[in-house]
Amino acid sequence: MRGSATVTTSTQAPRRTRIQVEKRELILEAALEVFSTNGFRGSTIDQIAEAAGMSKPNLLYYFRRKEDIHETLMERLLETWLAPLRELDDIGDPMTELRSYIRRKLEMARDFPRESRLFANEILQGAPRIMPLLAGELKTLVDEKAAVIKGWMRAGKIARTDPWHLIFAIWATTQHYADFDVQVRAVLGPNRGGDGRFEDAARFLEQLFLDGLKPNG
Amino acid sequence: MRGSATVTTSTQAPRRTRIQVEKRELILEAALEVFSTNGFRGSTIDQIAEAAGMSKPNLLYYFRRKEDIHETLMERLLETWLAPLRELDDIGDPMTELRSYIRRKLEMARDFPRESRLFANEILQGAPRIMPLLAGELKTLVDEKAAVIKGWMRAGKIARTDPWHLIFAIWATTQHYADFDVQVRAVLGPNRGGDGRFEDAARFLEQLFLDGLKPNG
DNA sequence: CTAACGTTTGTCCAATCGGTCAAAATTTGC
DNA sequence: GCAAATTTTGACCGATTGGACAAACGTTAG
Repeated sequence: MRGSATVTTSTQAPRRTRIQVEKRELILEAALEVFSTNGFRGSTIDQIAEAAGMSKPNLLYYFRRKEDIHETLMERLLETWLAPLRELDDIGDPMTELRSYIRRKLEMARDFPRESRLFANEILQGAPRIMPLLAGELKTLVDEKAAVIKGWMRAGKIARTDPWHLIFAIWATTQHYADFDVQVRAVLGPNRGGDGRFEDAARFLEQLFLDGLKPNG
Repeated sequence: MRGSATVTTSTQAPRRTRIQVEKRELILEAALEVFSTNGFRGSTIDQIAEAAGMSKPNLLYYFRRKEDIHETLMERLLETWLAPLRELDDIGDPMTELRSYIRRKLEMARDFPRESRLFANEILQGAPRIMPLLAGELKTLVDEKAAVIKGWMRAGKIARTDPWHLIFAIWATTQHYADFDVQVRAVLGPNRGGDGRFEDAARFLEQLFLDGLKPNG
């Protein structure tokens, strides 16, 4: 599982020239921008091609179908997206572990909002392309971490609650600052909606989760 | 403000026949279904027409442009969507008020998931059609309720935090169960992902928010 | 230099899109 | 029952879409 990180799902990784590697990267970057703001069906190959600075037929030389771009994007995304949860570890203080998980997820919402929105778009539409991954790899990972959290509860290190819904709550509150960024900024206004909003959010979330999880609060 | 509920934004409400009222309702219901799962650009008039059981030209007799359907839908949506927050009142126990707000929002996620997803879709794409409403009416409402919550904090009724981010957290956690429903069910699996998942979520959220907000926890 | 290979482009296509229009069918007011 | 108004339909249109394709262009190894 750990050694086969960069392997595509079904086929062997084809040999690629220098130009292919560079151009494919360029396309994926452009596609991330376009897909994350318009959704899959709302995005056109022309838009992506223009954002990547090349013609449509040229783009189609590197990715034969529009769906291939999206698929490649989603594969990469999931890997980095779940990394923080993977790092949630049994060693170390539970409270500290949870706090740093929340912080890391919030940092990802701040630094990779497009990735978050791309993912949100996919889920919103019923996850037609990644459903197997959700019910498979993702569920396995979450169940595993839920067991870790349950251990902490049994040991009296944190309050007893539902670990699955706790993970959902962390996902929801942190990703909210990427997915609903427009709304957040509009509601906070020009003053409080500036760059400091993520620090405010971090402070708030820490208080919400940790005080709420204190054993025998 | 209160008496002019069914008035469209700019024009006078046109006189409508019985058939027009019925068919428009039918179309809006079908459009909610289609838009909420495919997004605006991802949905076609044909899809909506078929879901409404009529031909495309017939649908266009009732709504002249695709955008008109979406606009009408969004206007209605916002009204009902913000109702729970409007009801958040200064009279009554703060903890009880917040708890019932959370419960009500979660019930809306359960009973009106399509409305939630339609809204999420719009925000995700940068809220091109409702931006003025966010920065205007919505911001005003949230600021108003944030002031109420701040009063509770000053009175020592709840812990001191950022009221705006508190409201965001409530939105995020509750709407998560509508917008990310596929993921929630996939992760919870067949057993825990059944109908009981909303009761589990309600229990968890109550514990998370109320314990986290207890004065001098 | 040149042949083989990799890259780029212009042109084209069928399908689908949002929307129009006139004519046919139906409902309504009297 | 009948004329006027409303509703429904089929045929059609221009624009856009994802994608194919062959020819032109560039690069590189021998």
